[in-house]
Amino acid sequence: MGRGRIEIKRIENSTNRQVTFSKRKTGIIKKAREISVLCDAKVYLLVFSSSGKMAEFCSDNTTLSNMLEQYQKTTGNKIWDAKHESLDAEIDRIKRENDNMQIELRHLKGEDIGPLGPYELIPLEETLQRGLAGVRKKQMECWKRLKKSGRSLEEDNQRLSLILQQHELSKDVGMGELDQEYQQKERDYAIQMPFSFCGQPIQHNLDESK
Amino acid sequence: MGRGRIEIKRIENSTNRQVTFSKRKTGIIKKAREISVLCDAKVYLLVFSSSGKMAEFCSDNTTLSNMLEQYQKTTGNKIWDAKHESLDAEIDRIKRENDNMQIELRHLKGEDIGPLGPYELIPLEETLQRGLAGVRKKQMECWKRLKKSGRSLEEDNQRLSLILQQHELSKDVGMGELDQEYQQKERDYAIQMPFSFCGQPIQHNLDESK
DNA sequence: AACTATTTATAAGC
DNA sequence: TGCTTATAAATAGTT
Repeated sequence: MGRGRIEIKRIENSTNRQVTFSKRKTGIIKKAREISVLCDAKVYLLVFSSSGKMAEFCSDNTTLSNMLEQYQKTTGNKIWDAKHESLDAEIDRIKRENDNMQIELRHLKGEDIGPLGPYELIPLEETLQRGLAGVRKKQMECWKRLKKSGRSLEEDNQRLSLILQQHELSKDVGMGELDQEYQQKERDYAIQMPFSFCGQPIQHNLDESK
Repeated sequence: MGRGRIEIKRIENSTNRQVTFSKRKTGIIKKAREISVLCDAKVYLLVFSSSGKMAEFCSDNTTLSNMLEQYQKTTGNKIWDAKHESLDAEIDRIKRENDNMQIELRHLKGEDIGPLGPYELIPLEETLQRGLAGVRKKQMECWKRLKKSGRSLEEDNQRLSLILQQHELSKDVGMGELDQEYQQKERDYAIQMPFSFCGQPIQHNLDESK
């Protein structure tokens, strides 16, 4: 209906498509209203243009939820429950992911390692060594940066207390709880730990700066 | 459009209303298909006659759930019931939990620590130290248990290759990449690392057992 | 359900 | 987007 007949296929000209959408959207909504009034029907119409613009019509005598409820009763389809199931499935998936991370995290913190065997402990130790090496490298960078930049007395004090705190912590993680035999071995054998910060290097820095 | 113009108000004659519904239903569904094809739009149309007969149209390129999801995103309206919302909320919560763990995990592995400051690095280092101490304590227990229990030659071989592997790993995480200045300090100052395994203790065990 | 006179929707143009 | 107009399409009333 118009100056010429058109084929019902996608309008390639974007402007034209947009104009036609606008006109026909008005038209179909009018039709929706008419059938709902004339025939006392419940109508729900939802339209999204290709550019994402939304248009909606809903009969006066109903609501979307209402329509959907009637839809489910009529068809037996469960849009609702299907959605619920997929959400439940997603929750399960994320929770599993969560649990695995939780376990890995606890293992890295040395917790719950009771049931682990040697073959599991080795990669764990390696990971921890790498992590520690990375963190200490970063710490060193931090301190170097601090050293470079001019510092006020206040900043010095802050660093000092920070270092003290670290020193305390190091003590806390000391050998107290470890097996005597291995403390002995530690003394007996060369120690190949990648790094140890533990206060002194900082004192060294402070000495230099004073 | 027809033999005479009609007012848009409920058709009182039931038969007539039914007939008009049937005709217009066909018409509006045709319109819906046309706009969806011509304008590449997503359309969903749901109609119930006063007698309860259902008619539905949905664009080829979408589904009802799909449309409803887009509807919610667009309007912010919640068609879904309370249960649905709570599921959504739980997913959000778990995802956040997940993200936080992810971050912690990466930090412990020495990844993404670029933006961390000294005050964040210290507890991180402490955690890693504790973890490492725990893992090594456990390793020691494993070896002791092995030593106690009777072992076949095969088991010895397995342990041997395991130890070799560990030895290799320890080398890999060596000081190579760390700053020279701190390697120096490591030599200068007493090293307080809680523990170091690195192969030798096991050689000790093996010596005993032969 | 088919027919058709008529109304309506809308394509094209501005 | 809004208005105009020629024309295609939809459909009310009829059979």
